[in-house]
Amino acid sequence: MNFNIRTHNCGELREKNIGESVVLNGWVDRRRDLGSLIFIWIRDRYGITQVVFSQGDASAEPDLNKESYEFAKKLRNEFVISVEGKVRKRPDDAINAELLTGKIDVLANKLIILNEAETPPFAVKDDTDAFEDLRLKYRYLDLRRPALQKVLLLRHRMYQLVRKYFDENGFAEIETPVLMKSTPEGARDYLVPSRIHKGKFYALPQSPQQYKQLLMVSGFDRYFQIVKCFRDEDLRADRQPEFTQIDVEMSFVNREQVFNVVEGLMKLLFKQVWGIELSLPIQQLTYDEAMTNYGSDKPDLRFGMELHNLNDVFSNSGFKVLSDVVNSKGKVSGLVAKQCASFSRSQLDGLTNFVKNLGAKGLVWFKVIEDGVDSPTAKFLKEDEIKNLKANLNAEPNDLILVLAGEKNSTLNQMGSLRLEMAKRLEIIKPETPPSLLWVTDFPLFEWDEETKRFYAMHHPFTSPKIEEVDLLEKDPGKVKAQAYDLVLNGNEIAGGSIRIHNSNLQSRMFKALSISDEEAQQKFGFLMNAFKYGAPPHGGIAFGFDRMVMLFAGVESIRDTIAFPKTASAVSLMDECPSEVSEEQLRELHIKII
RNA sequence: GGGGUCGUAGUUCAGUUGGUUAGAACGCCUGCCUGUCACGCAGGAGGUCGCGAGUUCGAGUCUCGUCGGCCCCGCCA
Repeated sequence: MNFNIRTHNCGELREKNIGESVVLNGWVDRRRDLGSLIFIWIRDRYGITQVVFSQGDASAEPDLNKESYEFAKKLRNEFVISVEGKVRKRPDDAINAELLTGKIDVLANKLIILNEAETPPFAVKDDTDAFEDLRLKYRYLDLRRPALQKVLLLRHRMYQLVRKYFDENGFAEIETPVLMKSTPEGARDYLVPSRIHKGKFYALPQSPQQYKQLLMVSGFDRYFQIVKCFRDEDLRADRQPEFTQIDVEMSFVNREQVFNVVEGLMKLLFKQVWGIELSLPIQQLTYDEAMTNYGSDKPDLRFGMELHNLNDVFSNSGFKVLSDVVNSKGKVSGLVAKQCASFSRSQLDGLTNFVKNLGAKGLVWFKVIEDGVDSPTAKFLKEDEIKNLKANLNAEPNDLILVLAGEKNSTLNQMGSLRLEMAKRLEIIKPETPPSLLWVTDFPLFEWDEETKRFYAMHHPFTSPKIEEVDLLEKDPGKVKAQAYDLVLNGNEIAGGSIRIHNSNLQSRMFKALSISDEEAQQKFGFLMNAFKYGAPPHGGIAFGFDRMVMLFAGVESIRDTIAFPKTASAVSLMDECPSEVSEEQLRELHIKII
């Protein structure tokens, strides 16, 4: 097809172009047919320009103009067109301040319809009212919406900034295999059956963890990769089965060197994306501090409302529910919601339901008044208990005190969720609230699993314990802290890493603590352990969840909005309908039988 | 695996106590309209009430099952 190649894009014409002959290519965003005057908005990635078709306008070439006007009557939304015309100043009373191109329009001389379009199943515009499932089915149309284009283009920009940053700081980008060995520790693997080797499988990487450590053994010193990773686990608003990680590893470093590199990157992104001067160093909390004070290993520090330990207050309480918890080594924890004594019964019931859904037995609340508290629980409490409660929490009249009690870890977690829920209900976090970054450090090395009665690595089995606590590996593994750290932005974990074990003796002790036998270790991680025998440098690193970072920097609600073609919560692509069944022949070739 | 919630026109929704021909807005189609920009005006088309059973004289509405979307818990080294 012959058509005129664009001279400009749809977002760049301004008053300085008035009088020029131009060609625009793009999609019909909207048409307004006034009879002998037709207005068309033409849209591309760069913006929108108004084109005018007039039945008779002396300022255009009259014949061409008339012909294109007749043709323009056929135009409908999402037609792809090429328009040739003259840039004109709009009348003073017809300027559109909403459009960057709103002071001009283009009087058409020539119109070519490059392609017609069926009426789209939903309006292709930012405030479309279509549900996400419909938009996902027609994702290519959804992606025409400027809001989504903006996020994907921001993603592109962040991609480039990250790559440039690591390159300039001496990091080498090295690709690692996508088909690798399955290591059933941790998340479930996506498996790929081997045709050549009957009954054998590759796994898609959950992360290039072991490969990047091998690269350290090889002497690459500073490695990074922007890499797809795969985890066959259930999804969430911020979790997709395939996601992109910025993977980083460094040799001859301690934790502080890793922090420095990360902080430099964050400073750059804050500046480039948000225009915010991030002051360094980034604040740090230990895991224990984060859990005790915020009930979360990724606390949102954009607001206070810290948790308080109330075990001492209620150790001897007349309210047996609380004293029993204290005496059975449980936890009583409380927080103060300022000026919330006005909460209605139904609001409090709503909060009670909220914590019950998290597994709490109930919610104890106190409305603080001048001489005591107002609460159904108050009658069980002694006077000095109430006094201690208020003093301990610095509660003032008109405040609302919320208290949970139970097993230590679950109570803290529930309090953490309650704290976030209160912030949401009170709308404490506003668009202009400054972002909050922090490091959470000193994670426990192990997590006890009650079901299988054994310890699991909280991070992964190559994480180094804190050197001063190595002796506890055999004596009291639950107490050992790891040289592991997470980077938290606005209550979201955006990166996690550790200093690794580089000594095969220590690695063996680690496997022993994890109840992994020598044979099992050899079978699963033998190649890594063998490599460590040949001179492994001390090393450590970190990996960022890139999609989640883009989500936060773009200020969108879901990780799906940062990915061009995402999956639904049930790990399905509504557009191409995968996963799908395959032919008998394919299965036979792979030696697979469906049962 | 568990919990919550939603599913009615192309889209977003309303639909009373189970009762006549299932409505609205936007979109779509036709006509009119020379400065619109959420254009306006007039007319029109458009429905497997997610799917399947059941109760009933009668089901969009009640019951059971099932499928799908979203959110959460478990899970995510």
